[in-house]
Amino acid sequence: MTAHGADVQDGDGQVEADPRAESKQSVEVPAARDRARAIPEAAVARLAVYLRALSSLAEQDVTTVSSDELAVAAGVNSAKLRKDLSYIGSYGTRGVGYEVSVLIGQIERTLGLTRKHSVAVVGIGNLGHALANYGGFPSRGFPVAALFDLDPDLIGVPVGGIPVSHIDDIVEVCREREITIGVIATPAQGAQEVCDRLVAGGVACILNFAPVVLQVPEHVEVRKVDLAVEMQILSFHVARRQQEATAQSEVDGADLGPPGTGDQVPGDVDSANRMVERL
Amino acid sequence: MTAHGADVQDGDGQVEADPRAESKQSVEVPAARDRARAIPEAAVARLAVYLRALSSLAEQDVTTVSSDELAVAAGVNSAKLRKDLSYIGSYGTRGVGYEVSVLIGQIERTLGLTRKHSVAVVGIGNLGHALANYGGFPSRGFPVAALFDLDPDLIGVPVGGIPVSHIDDIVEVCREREITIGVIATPAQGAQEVCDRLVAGGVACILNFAPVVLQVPEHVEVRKVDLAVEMQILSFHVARRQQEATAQSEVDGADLGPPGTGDQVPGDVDSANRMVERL
DNA sequence: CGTTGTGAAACAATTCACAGCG
DNA sequence: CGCTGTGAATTGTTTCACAACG
Repeated sequence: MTAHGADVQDGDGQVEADPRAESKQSVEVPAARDRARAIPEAAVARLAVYLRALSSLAEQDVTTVSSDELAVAAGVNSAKLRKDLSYIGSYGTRGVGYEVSVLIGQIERTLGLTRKHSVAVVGIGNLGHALANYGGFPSRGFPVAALFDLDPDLIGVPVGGIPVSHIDDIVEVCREREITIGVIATPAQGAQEVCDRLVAGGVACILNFAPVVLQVPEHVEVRKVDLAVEMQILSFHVARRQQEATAQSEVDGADLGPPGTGDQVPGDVDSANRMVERL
Repeated sequence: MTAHGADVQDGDGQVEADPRAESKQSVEVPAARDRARAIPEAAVARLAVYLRALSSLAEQDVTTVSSDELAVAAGVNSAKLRKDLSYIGSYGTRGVGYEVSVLIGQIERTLGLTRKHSVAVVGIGNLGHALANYGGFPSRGFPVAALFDLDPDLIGVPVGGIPVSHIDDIVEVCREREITIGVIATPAQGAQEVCDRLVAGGVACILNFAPVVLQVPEHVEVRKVDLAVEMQILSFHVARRQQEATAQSEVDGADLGPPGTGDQVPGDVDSANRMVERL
């Protein structure tokens, strides 16, 4: 009914519950499937954060951490951290803590980081340039293996060591180079078209910087990074605080009507939302 | 105890519940406060998405939408959309739908977009450049009013029309130009220091692209955009799918041990996490 | 009539609190 | 003893389903 299967993709939170997993039809393959399935979306996101904290500890030659220490480093509370870790197994020692290297290994395994994921970046504007430029995305693990744009002046020009291909060749190039993850850094208009081609090229995961809701078949995973949305959420919090502050003095009683919060600019949200056009 | 007040900031989801609002002490200021407070974080994020969809409709001279139509455009289901809209008031007409312009106005008001929010970008590397370069962030509403870096060669050079200042001047420049939102696009190492200065300069909201958990006083709102985390979440989903696929054929029974999912690269996650260093 | 607005139910995530164990 | 791992309680979010209403 709604967008046919645009799974997790969620304006901001992206910790959306995910419709698959219901399998109303039958109760098949319960065990093996659950290994990974059972991990809540929200926990997966945090595992990546823990991994970073752990890597940092490893660099400082720390060999053991307690849930409390790691929790502080990752900016969460220790109960949540322990619960999250419990989803991937029992690798701690009671009374002691976790061995850093073990935890790193287990999280990497869980996140599928033991496998290489070739990345394609589409849209070599400012952002695409930025993404392509630090030699090899997250260095190891996510090598940038293809770049695409439609600007004739860019085709063939190497950016970050990789020559830019034309977006008309997305399908074949993605197949050839076995691209797993597509990053869309194009203006909004082109994004859906690009997305379709990536999907046709066998790409199963898309990271979308364009301010549009992409329609994808359900086997494709989309995550969205949306600058405009982020800014607007921050704006909301500024507004709320001011409101609280003024509410504080009035004590109570206010209702609707000019909810005055220092209006100033009429606000051209259209153009705000056109951003990333040439990020 | 844990990071002193690093509010919403959450690895990925960022739809974290937020500790304030408890006010165990007394049941003060219930009405006025609730107007904004009552809106769930998750809904706020979506309001921004609806706003974009609505702006797009307005551009096409559509004057009225039903919750179903808007829901499709925004990539959510209509029940959620109606519930979200209900948090900001009752602006629909039963049997008809919503007037686009009214809804735009109300969402803008709720998100505090009727006020100008001056933005400072710190770290004029590839990403900072990209951010500064499309003349005036989300065009209206979020003007970029200051840029900072520590590279002597960059100081004074105008980027996107604004000369770069030195990060040592963050505090005074932010005060002068009344910066509301700080965007951190520096390498990880410098990020906390930069953050502290922004806060000292009166900045209440921070959008953080650096892969670190920032420590901030509780009145400061932090949101994080973390490329490495996004990639790793996608990686997880790839892995899960493959697992499911293989589990499908084995029917059942597998357990731990080499959870083979096509291992290939040992994976240098450290460097992966150092990314954005010079995004 | 068709669509909104919303209680109530279902589901998901977080936090609590403590048993269990090295 | 201290810290992990986890059921149970709590809190938050989504979905359902329908009464209200223009």
